Amino acid sequence: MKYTVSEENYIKAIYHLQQEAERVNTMLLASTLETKPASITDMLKKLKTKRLLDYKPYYGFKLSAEGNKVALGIIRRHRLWEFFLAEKLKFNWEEVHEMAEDLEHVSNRKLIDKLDAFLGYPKFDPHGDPIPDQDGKIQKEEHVLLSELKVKTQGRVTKIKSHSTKIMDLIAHQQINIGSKITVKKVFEFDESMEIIIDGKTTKNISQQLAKNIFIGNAQ
Amino acid sequence: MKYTVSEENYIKAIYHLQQEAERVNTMLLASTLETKPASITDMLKKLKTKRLLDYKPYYGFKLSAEGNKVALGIIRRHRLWEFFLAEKLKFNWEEVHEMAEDLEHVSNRKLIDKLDAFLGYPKFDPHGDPIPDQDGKIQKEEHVLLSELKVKTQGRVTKIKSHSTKIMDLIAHQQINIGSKITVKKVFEFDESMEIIIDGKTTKNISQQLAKNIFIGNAQ
DNA sequence: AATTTATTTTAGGTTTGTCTAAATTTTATA
DNA sequence: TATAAAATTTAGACAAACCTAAAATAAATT
Repeated sequence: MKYTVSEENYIKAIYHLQQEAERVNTMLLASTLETKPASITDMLKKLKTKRLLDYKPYYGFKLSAEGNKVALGIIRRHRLWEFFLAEKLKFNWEEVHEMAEDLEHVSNRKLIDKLDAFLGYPKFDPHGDPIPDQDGKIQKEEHVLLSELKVKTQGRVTKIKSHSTKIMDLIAHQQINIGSKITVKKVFEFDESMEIIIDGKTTKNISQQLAKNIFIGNAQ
Repeated sequence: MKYTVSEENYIKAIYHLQQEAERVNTMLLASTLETKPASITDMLKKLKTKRLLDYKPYYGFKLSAEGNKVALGIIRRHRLWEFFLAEKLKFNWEEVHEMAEDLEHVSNRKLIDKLDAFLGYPKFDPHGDPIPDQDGKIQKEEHVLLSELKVKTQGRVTKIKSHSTKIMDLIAHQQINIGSKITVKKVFEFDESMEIIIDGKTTKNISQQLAKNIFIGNAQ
């Protein structure tokens, strides 16, 4: 089945919102898609008739099993293109998302599978998010300590070990947040301190003690 | 300026038809785009207001300088993606056109220029058609004799040396036409006859005398 | 529980790109 | 050159995806 760009954008947005909040409503979806609630209702009806959505007027909605499968297909395409743009065309990982927003709608199955092979079947995109495989399966993210990351690897901050004020004070000052993208630029042998790039912008030096308290999701 | 997929398809079709016939009319465009003449008229008016087309009702139309520039941009994207698909993803050159029809509408300038660099600034696509550069300049096609092509190279028949009935009789029988894509599969040392693939479908054996009368455009 | 507020849906309108059918203009032919 | 045929345009309609404004429903508050 082929879907329009608009349908795909709705399906993708619903999928992502469902990952965060179990209840996704019309208002939230409207603000996410920068559209009006009435337009959402129109599309919900359309997606329902296409059996991508379980939807009862006024009651609520969520993706059907089929809708979920379609969403994972779109996300697969998006993240593979992001990987291609960063890895092969040498774009910074902050730039790739917007371009992938267009490329993800090119949905030739054979093209995407060959692209996947060409890229070496990557499991995570440049933001550290997992890439679904041909069957929509997603590899669970492993969490490793920042102190164990090698030079030039990158990942996303997923957790801070302790929430003591002393640590929170330091990581706030260093501008490290949950979700921050960290690239390890250099590790100094002397004290195992490391130079890191935060969100592709700021370069910071942090101690090994601190690095041992920051969990990082796995990204290539 | 950004154009819709539909606008781009019209511009591209008009450009290609203008290469063949100086006079492009509504009927021809309608049959090319598999649409109705009335739809063509609608779009002609739209393209005229956008200054991409010189158009006088009932009189005729042709691309403006700006329209030409836009067309070359679309063709550049199309052929770069075709090259990528064939060269990097290992698709056969007969398969790439259809996929590139979608990819060509992703028109981020920086993306296309980086793709160009990644591919090594190719001058011809897998069909032997020239790829316009950033400024819309197209490299002139060189014409070589089929007899000089090496095994595994391919190109498009651009010209037949003599138009004598004897030759025309033979090439018609062999299903070789202007525009046919020829791939050299094997050259036999004994008589320098060659086995060729025509349009990716038919395999034929032709004599050196014949090969010396067929001009081929340059393709990588 | 009644009322106010917020959310959601409906009703009806707009634009883009298509269509059919009819009218107009150009071209070909008798 | 008058008429027939072909090409082109206009008029009006339709689906997709959006909109505004009003109505319906659900949730929150007094």
